[in-house]
Amino acid sequence: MSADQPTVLLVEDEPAQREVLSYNLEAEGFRVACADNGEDALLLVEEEQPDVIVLDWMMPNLSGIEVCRRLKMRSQTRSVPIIMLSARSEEVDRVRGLETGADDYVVKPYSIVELMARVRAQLRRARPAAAGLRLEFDDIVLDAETHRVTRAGAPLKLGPTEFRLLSTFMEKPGRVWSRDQLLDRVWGRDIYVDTRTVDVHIGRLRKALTAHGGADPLRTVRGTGYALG
Amino acid sequence: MSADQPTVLLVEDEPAQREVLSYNLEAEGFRVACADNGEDALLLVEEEQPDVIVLDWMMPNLSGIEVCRRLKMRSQTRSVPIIMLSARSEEVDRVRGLETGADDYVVKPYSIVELMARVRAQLRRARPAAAGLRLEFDDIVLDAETHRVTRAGAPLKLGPTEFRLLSTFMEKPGRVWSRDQLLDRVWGRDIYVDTRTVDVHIGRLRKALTAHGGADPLRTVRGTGYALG
DNA sequence: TCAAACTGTAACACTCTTGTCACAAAAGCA
DNA sequence: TGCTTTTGTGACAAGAGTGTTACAGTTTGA
Repeated sequence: MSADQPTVLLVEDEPAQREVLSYNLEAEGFRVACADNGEDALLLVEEEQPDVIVLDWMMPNLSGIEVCRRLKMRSQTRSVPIIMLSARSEEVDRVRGLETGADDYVVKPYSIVELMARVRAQLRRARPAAAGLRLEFDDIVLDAETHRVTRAGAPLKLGPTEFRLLSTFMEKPGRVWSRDQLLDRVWGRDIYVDTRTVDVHIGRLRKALTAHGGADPLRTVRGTGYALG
Repeated sequence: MSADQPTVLLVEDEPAQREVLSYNLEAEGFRVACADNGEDALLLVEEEQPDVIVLDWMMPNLSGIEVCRRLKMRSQTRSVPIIMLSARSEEVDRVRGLETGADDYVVKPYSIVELMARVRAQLRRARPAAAGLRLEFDDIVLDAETHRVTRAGAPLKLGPTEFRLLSTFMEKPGRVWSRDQLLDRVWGRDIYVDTRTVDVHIGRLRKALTAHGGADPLRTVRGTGYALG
């Protein structure tokens, strides 16, 4: 999360592999945090707030794919890119890896050079972090740090998806987002979700925003998508 | 480049592969342009202005990687995402593919589902760049980002087709568009609709533009088409 | 472990948009 | 002026897009 030196969280149960990767990542100029199991990985994500995660598939107890799934579920960690590492080369797994939300998938044996290139690629693509932001629109106030939203001073109760959806809208009030763009930003890449799901969550967000009165601030742009204001 | 139906340029020298991909891409709702060699690919990029390119690595004469390199060099085509397709699974190539500028890299044999997901992902990412212009003519203001149109400050209510029609006119005020040209730009390339439909929508656009007063800014060029101003 | 909360999908009703037709109006042309 | 061609427009049925609810499957948090 550091501004100048990106942090990589490396999750790999085999010590030898871990050594090699850690050494090389540091040589590339990254800060490296290591975990040798899924549970520690989940804890370290909170603690270190890494910019990218390199995650081994096969691990005792909590598997890499399970860790990935959990991370992509929580709104705080959803946007952290994950590179999945695996010895399985069958297509089924590759698809499953991506479906779970992994941003990239590397098959063992891989080359260090390639893996480094992919880490750099993910970092390049990662969004500028919107931490500690306080967004306002009309009488709606969203505090990214405390994860709280109020309207006319009254606190609103939003689910994780609704929160991310509203954040997106409030970052650029007035801008029209297509359903696909919203899926990309709010749900994450490579996730197979029906576009109609967006409609449903828009409906839920609307209900939450107008729960204590006030006009519906969301605008439907027929044939295109939605916008705030 | 069409407003609603994204165009995919498919470059693959093997007919069977091309068939399968083309079929699936069309089933996904994309327009598909095909090329079976690198030279044609470069020409078609100009002609079709695709939203994403699926590019086979191995081709006679001009290889995929060479095509990729050239496209990523020109400023006009640099932003078009490229998905590289290859049977080579060796690390060296994968790295080379990504470093040459390919935005994604899929190894054969791949699954159709996975490839489609990747195409969609690239499209989602690429879209936002296109938006964001603000067009003005007389007292009419059209904002592409917010999808709003005002005349003398008053908001106008336009349907999707009317909006696209007006955008087209406002991009080049004064220019006369034939009905066929308008059908091409507003409706899409290969959709069959009667040219008289244009007349009807022009009428609707006129009604919307003059709803709150003001002169009709659209000019009928008898025997030819229509123009703004 | 259990209850509450959240998510994605399907289904249905409803609104808005769209393409076409028919006919009226206007414009060219001799 | 008559006649033909082109354009304008109201009506309408079909279709697409959207709002909403219900529900099953999960996850979360106590």
